[in-house]
Amino acid sequence: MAYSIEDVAREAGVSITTVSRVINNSSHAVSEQTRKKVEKAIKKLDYKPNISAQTLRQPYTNVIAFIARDLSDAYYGEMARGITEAAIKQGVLSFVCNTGRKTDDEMRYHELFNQYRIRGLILGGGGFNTEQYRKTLSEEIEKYKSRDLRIIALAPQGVDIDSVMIDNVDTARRMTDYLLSLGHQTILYVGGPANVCTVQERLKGYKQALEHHNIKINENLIVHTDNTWSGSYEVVQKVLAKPSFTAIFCDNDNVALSVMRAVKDHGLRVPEDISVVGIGGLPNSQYSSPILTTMKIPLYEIGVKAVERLLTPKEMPNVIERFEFPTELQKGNSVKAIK
Amino acid sequence: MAYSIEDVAREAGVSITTVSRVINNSSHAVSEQTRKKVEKAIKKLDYKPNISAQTLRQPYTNVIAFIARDLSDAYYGEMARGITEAAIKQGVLSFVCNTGRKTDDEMRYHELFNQYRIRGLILGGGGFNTEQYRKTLSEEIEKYKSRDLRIIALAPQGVDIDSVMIDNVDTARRMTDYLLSLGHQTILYVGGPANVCTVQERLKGYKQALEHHNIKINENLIVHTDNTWSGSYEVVQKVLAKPSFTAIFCDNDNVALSVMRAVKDHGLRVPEDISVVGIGGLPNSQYSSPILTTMKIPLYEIGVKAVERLLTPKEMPNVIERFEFPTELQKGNSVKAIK
DNA sequence: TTGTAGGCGTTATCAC
DNA sequence: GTGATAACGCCTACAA
Repeated sequence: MAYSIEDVAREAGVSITTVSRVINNSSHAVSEQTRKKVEKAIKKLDYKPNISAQTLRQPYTNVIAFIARDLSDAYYGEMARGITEAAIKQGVLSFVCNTGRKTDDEMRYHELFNQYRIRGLILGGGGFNTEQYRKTLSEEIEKYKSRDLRIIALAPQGVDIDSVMIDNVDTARRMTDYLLSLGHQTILYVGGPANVCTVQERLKGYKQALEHHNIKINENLIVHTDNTWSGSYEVVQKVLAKPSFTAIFCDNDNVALSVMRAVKDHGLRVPEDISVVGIGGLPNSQYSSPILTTMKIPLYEIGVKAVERLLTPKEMPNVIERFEFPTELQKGNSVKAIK
Repeated sequence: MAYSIEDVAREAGVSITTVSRVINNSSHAVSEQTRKKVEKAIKKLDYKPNISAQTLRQPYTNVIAFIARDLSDAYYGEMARGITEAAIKQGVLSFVCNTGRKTDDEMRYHELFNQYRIRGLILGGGGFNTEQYRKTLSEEIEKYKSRDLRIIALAPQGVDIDSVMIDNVDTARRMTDYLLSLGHQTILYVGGPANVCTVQERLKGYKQALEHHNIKINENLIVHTDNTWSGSYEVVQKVLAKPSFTAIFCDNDNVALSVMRAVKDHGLRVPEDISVVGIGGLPNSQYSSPILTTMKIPLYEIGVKAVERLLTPKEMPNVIERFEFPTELQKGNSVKAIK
C-alpha cells in the first residue's frame, strides 16, 4: 500500500492537519521550520495524496473527458492531441472515448463520467439532427448544468450548447465561392451522413453560395457517404459513370482523398478533368498528389481552447458561450480554373 | 450533490449494508423481497455509487491509461481506438496521454496515474534506446510491479517488459526480401529517429535481409528523419539530388507518403523510376496514388489484445509475457519489378 | 502556530 | 437475513 498522510505526519513528527496544510498550500499559516520538516518527510517517503480520498470531500476531480467519433481519424486525433496536451499542462488528465453518436454508448459514458466526478466534458463530433438525439442530449446537458459542470461542443449538436468551433456554413460557402470564381458551375457535393449537423451546415453553405450566384441547385449533384474511406470511394465511383460536373466538393479531407483516387481509377485526372476540394487541412491531405485544396480548420487550437474554457467557471451560467475559430483557404493543386 | 447509499437505504427502509450487498451482488444472502425494494429505490433515485468512495477501500480503480506519442498520427489513433473500445466494453475508462518519450512528461503522468490508482498502463510508442531512458523506465516498471499493476508495451522499449506487438525485425526483413525478390539491389532506407527502439529493430531487419543476400550494406543509403511529414519530405529531397537507388524503404507509412510526394516533386515517377514501400497499412496509405505497398500491422487488434491482457491478473508475476501479432505484406502499386 | 475530531460514501467484519 | 460500526485517506471547522 502506498504511504498515507498519516505516515508523513509520523515521519515529520507533526499532525496530519499540518501535513495537509503544507500539501494544499493552505492560507493557514505554517512555520517555515515545520514546513521544511514536512516537505522533507514527503520527499523521503515519495508521498502522493490519494486522489480518491481528496475527491470524497470535493465536488469533482481534476479529470475531463473527450468523446470522439473515430480516434483513428486524424481529424479527431488532432483535437485529442490539443485537448490532452492542454489539460496535462494544468495537471488535468483526460478520459478519451470513442463513439460519436451511438446514443446508448454515450449514455454509458455519461453514467461513468458522473460516477468519476469528472470536471467537464468535451463533445467531439457533430450530433445527429434528430428529435430523439436532441432530446437525449438536452437532458444530459441539464444534468451537467445541475452539477455545475460544463459541456463544450466542438461541432454543432442541434441544441443550444457552449461551443468552440468553426462556422461550418460560412466555411463551405467560401469554398464554393472559390470554385465558382474559377468558373466551375456544376459542382458535385459529397457529404457525410445526411442527418449529422455538421454535414447539414456545410451543405447549407454550398447551397447558399450557389443561390447567391443564381445557380439552380441540382439535387442529383448532392450525394452522401458514410464517411469511411471505402464508402466514399464507392459512392463516387457510381456518380463518375456519367460525370456531369467539373468539380467535386467533399465535406471533409479524407473523403476528398478517397474521391481523388476514385477519379483517377476512373481514368480521369485531377485537376485537369475534374477538380477536387475538401475541408479540414489535415497533414495527409497536404502530402497527397495532387495536394488537396481545402479549408484549414485549426483543430489542435480548438482542442486547446476548449480545455481552457472548460476549466474556467462560467460567469453567467445561463448564457450560452460560443467561441468561433476562423478557417482559411489552403490552395493545393487539385483545382483547375475553367475558361 | 448526488444521492448516496444512505439515501437509498432510507428510501428502501433498509440498512446501508443491505444496499451495498445488492449493489455488489454480494454472496451474502439477501431475501428476494428486500432486494426488490432496494432495486426500486435505486432506480427511483437514479443512484450511482461514488467511485471515489469505493476506490478508497480498494487497491485500484477501473481505469487504465494509454501513453501515445502522437495522437494525430493514425498509427496511435488506431491503437487508441482499439484500447478505448475494448476497455469500455468492460466498463473501464481510459486516460489517454500524448507523449511518447519525453521523459519528464512521462514521469508526470506516472505520478498522476499512481495517485488516481489506475489499474494498468499501456505504453504506445517505442522507447529510446538510451541508458538513461531504460533506467527510468525500469524503475517505473518496478514501481508498478510492487503495486501489483501491469504495464504492457505495444512497441519495443529496450527493457524486459510484457508486450503485445509485432516482430519488427522480421517485418522489415520480409519487406526487404520482397524488394530484393523483385530485383532491387540498392534500397534507400528512410527511418525515424536513430535512437528509438522500433526504428533500430526495423533497420536491423533491413540489414539482415541484405546480408543474407550477400549485399554489402551502404551506410550512405540509410537516412533518418524526425518522423514529421515535413521532416521526411526534406530529408529525402536531399538524397534525391543524386539518386543511386531503385527503391526506398520507409519504416512507416506516413513517411512513405511524404517520400512519394518528394519523389514526384523531383520529377520522378513512383514506381516507374523509384519504388516506395512502407510499414503500417494505415487506411490513408491505401487510398493514395499510387497505392502504397506496405506491411499491414493489426493496430486495432493490438490495442484490444493489450486491454485484455492488462485486465487479466498475471499468473506468474515474474515471467515476462510477450504476445506477437503477425504482419502481412499488402501489395499496392508503388513497386515495380526490375529486369 | 499547531492539533483534535467529525465526516465524505463505501465496503467488510462482526454481531444479532 | 439483516444491521451496527470500524476502517479507507483526506480536509476543515473548531480548540488550544
